Amino acid sequence: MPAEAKVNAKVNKVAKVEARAAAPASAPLTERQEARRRRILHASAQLASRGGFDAVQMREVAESSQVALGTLYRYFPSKIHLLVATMQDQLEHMHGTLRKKPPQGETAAERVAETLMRAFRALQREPHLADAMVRALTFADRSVSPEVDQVSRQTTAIILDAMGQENPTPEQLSAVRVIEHTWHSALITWLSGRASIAQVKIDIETVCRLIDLTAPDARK
Amino acid sequence: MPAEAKVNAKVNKVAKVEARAAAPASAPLTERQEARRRRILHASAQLASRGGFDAVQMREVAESSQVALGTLYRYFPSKIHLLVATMQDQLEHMHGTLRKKPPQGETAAERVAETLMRAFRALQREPHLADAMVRALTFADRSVSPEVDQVSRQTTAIILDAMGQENPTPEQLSAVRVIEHTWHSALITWLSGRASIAQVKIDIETVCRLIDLTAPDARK
DNA sequence: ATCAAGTCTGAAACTTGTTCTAGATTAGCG
DNA sequence: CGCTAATCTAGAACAAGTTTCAGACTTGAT
Repeated sequence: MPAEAKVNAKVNKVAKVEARAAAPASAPLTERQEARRRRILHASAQLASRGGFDAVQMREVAESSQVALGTLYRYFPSKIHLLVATMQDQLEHMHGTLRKKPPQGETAAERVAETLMRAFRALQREPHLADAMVRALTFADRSVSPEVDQVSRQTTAIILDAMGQENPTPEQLSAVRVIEHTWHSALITWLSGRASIAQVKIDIETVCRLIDLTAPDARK
Repeated sequence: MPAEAKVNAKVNKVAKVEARAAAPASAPLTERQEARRRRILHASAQLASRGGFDAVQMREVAESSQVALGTLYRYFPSKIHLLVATMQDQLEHMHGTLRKKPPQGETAAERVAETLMRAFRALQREPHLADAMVRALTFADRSVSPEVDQVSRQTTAIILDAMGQENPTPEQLSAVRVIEHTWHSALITWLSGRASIAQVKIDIETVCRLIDLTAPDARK
């Protein structure tokens, strides 16, 4: 029964992934391994930049990064894992870049909106890459949860940074989660051509109002 | 070049789909065709209910609905199209059901949250089906835009119904869009096991506050 | 330096979405 | 009714993600 076979395969995959994710320091990669990993992520981002999700073909990634297909799958157990890892990589860059020039807005809401719009403009420069990463992120199933969660934490960190809020209240954390939801979904609608850039901007600004609404000193 | 071949294929597909979507009345299906379409959607929902996105295999759908594979593809040009159509179908049901018992909340925000939570509970009864539909929806690319847009309009209608707002302001429409974003994205996080039911509830309630914030008579 | 364990490679095989083809069936029309 | 175009069917073929395997190469420990 093929369906059953696939299910078993997935179970195995999950186990493997969790083993690695649970103890990232337990498998200290050698230099050459680190280099391989880098080459793979680079090839992935390159192919994605060219043609989006569909253009990232595992065989091509393997070839571009000078690695056997089996090895590619050892490093990243699925195409989705690979693209989510690519996103993690890009997000780190982004966070570093954003840190350098903190947003200037008066209110926390303004600063968050400004930061997200800056990130959005960065994504617009590589729309195909954005497509690949965001599609992978929202298509990911449970087997990729740890990695997707990591991306989510990183995004949260960026937003909290912009808020300049050291100890957010639970209410504020809810607002931040909602902002992230809006951010991802708005990106999707933009990428699939159902919303304009202007509309994304409005949506971001709209949702950011929630921040002021939940500010500890501005309780209604 | 295989990539190019695929691109061309997609272009063709888009053209075909638009032709049908642009003039739904231009192709009045015969009775048997209508029956076939129904059988296909039914099989799709059935398989999805059983095992989610992965369990909806085109060959199986074709077999279950007593239709040749080529015919299935004539009716629904891709698996994503099929699942989005399945979602349209389910949404209509849902809208009908929700209409029967209007929400009881005092404020518009409460009523919308109540309605969405009711829909959420319905989805919880068939989590695999929800998985298949929502994943398809967010994974859909430009070639499915018309259909996805239709789903979006239907969702908007449900929310506006709950608000009891005949003539929403542009500001309110923004709020509704943000609510939809949050709705979809929160569902995804729940389906992939990264958020609990309680968390989804909080997020929905949080985002619904935007409605009161943008109510025409409650401008701050 | 040597051995065992783990890793990498190249290639083939398998799965499932998608396309294609040749022939049978059906629908609509004169 | 009889024709023609459209539709449907069965089945092969193809594309890309994923798995598997045998053999070559590295690594780390003794």
